[in-house]
Parts: sequence; C-alpha cells; structure tokens
Amino acid sequence: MSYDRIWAAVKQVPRGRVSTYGRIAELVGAATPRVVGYAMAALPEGSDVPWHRIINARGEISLPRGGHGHRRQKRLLQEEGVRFDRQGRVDLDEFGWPPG
DNA sequence: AGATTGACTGCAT
DNA sequence: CATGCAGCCAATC
Repeated sequence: MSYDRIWAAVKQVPRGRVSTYGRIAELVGAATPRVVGYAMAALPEGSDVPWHRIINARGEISLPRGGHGHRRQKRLLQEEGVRFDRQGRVDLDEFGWPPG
C-alpha cells in the first residue's frame, strides 16, 4: 500500500495555500476523500509532505478540536499567512488551491 | 470473511 | 448556518 500518489499531490500545494481532501482525491484520481485523510494520518513525522495544508471541504481543520494536532496545524498555516476567521475557518475562495 | 471505524463529501432537512 | 444520513475505500480487529 503506497500513498505516494496522494503525498505527491499534497506536495504540490503551494506555500500559503490550502487544499481539501476531496480536491486531492480528485487530483490523484484513484482515491476517495477518506483515503486521503487516512494517508495523512499514516504520514511519518519527519516527512516533507505539507500535510497541514489539507483541510476539509468546509474550510476547517479536520482534526479533533482542542487536540494537539489541530493546534499544530493551525499554527503552521498561520505562519504561512493563511488567515482564520473567528470560527477557525479558512476562506477557500481566497486561500483554496487549485484556485477556482 | 464480516463488522467497525476514520484527518470526508454532498444533499436533504 | 447546523444536523442528519447515506455513500465511499482502505485498514484493523
């Protein structure tokens, strides 16, 4: 089982932008959103895959609220210039990738 | 081999 | 805008 294709697609998300599980799934063409999420969870710690740029279709971080991972992801995105609204959501029309 | 679960999504209510 | 529900595929038990 190799998530290489999924990871390769995630690597193409430019800095300061975010993409969704569904978009990545469409991009690789051989996975459904759930599998993309599964691939993210299976990611080794020191990988160069920008996993934090992947959020759900509603523009929100999909990790459990208050969890360690959730906070880390939000911080990484903010460091790249991605802005969150008061509800902790990203405007996909502005930061989503691919655009449109 | 069958049941359960998960970093999901889209449509209906 | 929030909930509920079915469909989805792979990993785990």
